[in-house]
Amino acid sequence: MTHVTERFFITTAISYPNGVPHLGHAYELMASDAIARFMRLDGRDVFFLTGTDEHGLKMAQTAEREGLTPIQLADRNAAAFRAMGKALDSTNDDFIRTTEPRHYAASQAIWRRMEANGDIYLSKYSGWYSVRDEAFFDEKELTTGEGGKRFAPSGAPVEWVEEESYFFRLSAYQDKLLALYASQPDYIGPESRRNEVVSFVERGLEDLSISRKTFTWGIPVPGDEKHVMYVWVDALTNYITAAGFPDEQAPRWKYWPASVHIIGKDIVRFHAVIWPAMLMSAGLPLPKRVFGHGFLTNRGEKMSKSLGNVLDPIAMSQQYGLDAFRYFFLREIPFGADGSYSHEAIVGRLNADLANDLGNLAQRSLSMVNKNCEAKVPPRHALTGDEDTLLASAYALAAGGRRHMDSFALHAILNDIWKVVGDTNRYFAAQAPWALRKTDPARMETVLWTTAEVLRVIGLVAQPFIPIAAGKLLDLLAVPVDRRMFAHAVPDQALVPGTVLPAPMALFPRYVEPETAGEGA
RNA sequence: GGCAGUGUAGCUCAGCUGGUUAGAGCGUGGCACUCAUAAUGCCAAGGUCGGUGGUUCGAGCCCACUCACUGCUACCA
Repeated sequence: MTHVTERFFITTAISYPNGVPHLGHAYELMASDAIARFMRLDGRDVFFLTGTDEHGLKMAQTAEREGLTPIQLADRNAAAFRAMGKALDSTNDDFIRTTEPRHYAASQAIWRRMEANGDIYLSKYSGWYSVRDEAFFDEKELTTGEGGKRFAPSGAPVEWVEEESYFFRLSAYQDKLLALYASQPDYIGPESRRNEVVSFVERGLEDLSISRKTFTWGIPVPGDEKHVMYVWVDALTNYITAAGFPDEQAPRWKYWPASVHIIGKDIVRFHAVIWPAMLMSAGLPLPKRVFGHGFLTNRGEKMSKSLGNVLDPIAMSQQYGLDAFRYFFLREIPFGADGSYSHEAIVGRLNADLANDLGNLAQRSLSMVNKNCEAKVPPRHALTGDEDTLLASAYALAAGGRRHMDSFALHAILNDIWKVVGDTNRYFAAQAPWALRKTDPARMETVLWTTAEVLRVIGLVAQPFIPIAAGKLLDLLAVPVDRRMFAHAVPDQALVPGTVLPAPMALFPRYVEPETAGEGA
């Protein structure tokens, strides 16, 4: 209690809302939410941010196609992303939209600071552009047809275009970035991404085009309103906008620098190269870590509209239950790696881990308490080595979780927790309290107390991952809401015999296929 | 093409600085039990660790070559 509360600022990437949220967005949000919850339960002062990135050509084009103005489209889809957060019970403290006035102010302010530092200059951006692909291509990627005409890999014709653009002197930051990666080995995670970024930067950096004159749906460049900022400055700046920038007296500025940016593996480079360089240029502190998670596939197939395997995360969370939905993705997929999901796999996890192992463990033990111990926490008599071992492994979960969290190994935390769940089922079966009831009631009480106490600790440490069920479990154990931090996962806070307990109830229903459920009502 | 990584039981993965019968979970088969959500526990089958050749008293863990797959190789959020 003598130490200052540590702050923890976690962000997701901001989503591009030219469509509705899909499972990938939900995955990133759920994982980030679990980390945020973990840190809060571990006593940190957490600021958890998510939001939408609403500018750019694609938004403008999509809006036009739908007969809307860009801001109308943005309003509509940002609402859908917010709704997803709500449906997933995300605990983000703020939801930033890049079309908000505060973000215009922040983006223009960081632009001016980079400019004042001599890192922004006006020049010409040129290259082979394919209108059909909406993209520039490197000379090496092109094929040459008759008459010297060039074509993109897609077969679309390309033309040489030159465009006036502001540039950021990214090349000047190569050495500083390499020094950053060297001095902070965990700056980029997982390690495979770090290696890629390092080798990318080692190959040399070019200056970066950071404005556009070809569209207007963006934040005006200060002092030259013919230009709007291109995605880099606009999008990345959201993280400091939400912290109050440029007002360094703002209440939330204390949270900057961010503890971690949780992002998809496709945008690691932007966060690990461009963003820190921008911040260096602006004289601002750098985020501590950047972590790129993997992509999800449906049975190994990429999700795509044409394959018809794009699933609605809100519908899925309702189908399986929010906790089960979260649990599956966080447990099944090593965080940072790609992962595949299927209905069968989700149901398997739900039934095996949640309903059978944990849910049934709570049910079988607490119903015995209810029937044989007057629905009170039973007395705890002398403990044997079996109890000591089991309890010790439970009390070790919080510390072990912290260790895994250092590398955002969410799956490993869950693995450890369920190891204890399994041990507890084995303990329960080996002790057979239903037999002890007749032969040695005191011993039965000790077994039931021990099981309940282990469940208390499991409930505490499982809260970030299955918040609803963990809360229910702690309710069943009559754990006061102000004793549910990780700091309480210790022997000193153990269940007090005699405490009145509510009637047991199921934590997780088994998932039964609707087809086989009955007469199809 | 260059750089990096992966390849271990049907499936998903662990395997520390090389050292007794290569592990876990799920799935499968059998048994037990009845406290419990047809739940749980126990036992078993099943891999010689992508392939070849080396180093070593000894290699899944080192080296070489080889096959397959994946990622990165900048203006795509």
